[in-house]
Amino acid sequence: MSAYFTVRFPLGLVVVSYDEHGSLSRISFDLDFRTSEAPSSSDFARDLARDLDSYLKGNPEPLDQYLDLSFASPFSRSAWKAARQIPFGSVTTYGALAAKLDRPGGARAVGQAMGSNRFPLLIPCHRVVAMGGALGGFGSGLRLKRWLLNLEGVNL
DNA sequence: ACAACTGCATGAA
DNA sequence: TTCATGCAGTTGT
Repeated sequence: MSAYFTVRFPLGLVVVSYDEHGSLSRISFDLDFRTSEAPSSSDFARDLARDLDSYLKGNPEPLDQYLDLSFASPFSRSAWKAARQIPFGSVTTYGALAAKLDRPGGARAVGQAMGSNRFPLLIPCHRVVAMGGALGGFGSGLRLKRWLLNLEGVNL
């Protein structure tokens, strides 16, 4: 039986879902208020809310626990793992990430993996941009991607 | 078949 | 020369 809670942020709502094992199954920036109900008071939920709040105030996010990535393929997991090594305040490109995974030419595959990331911020796919200064894509909206990068002091 | 990519070709300003 | 499109080549789902 899964559950979720919502957290209010400057941009709107962040919806956090998790399963019965206490593993996060999804985080989304959700502007749809229909889902706002049934808050949970588990410890990690409070920790997550606090850390997300800290992040949005300009501090690097510390979270790396609770994530349940079992739903994804090995390639996607390794891509996310590589993405998590991108430090706060810097960016890399889809192609560079692919190269790091010994998959030159797999930039598009990396893009697909980033696109299926369920944990924005915790897996900072917003730090992966296109080659040549373009933003690339972002499931929650390019406006938000730019906003997050700007928050980290990155300007394109 | 599709995708949150890239690199080269081509053409307009 | 510098930018904007277009298209083919590639990899994983």
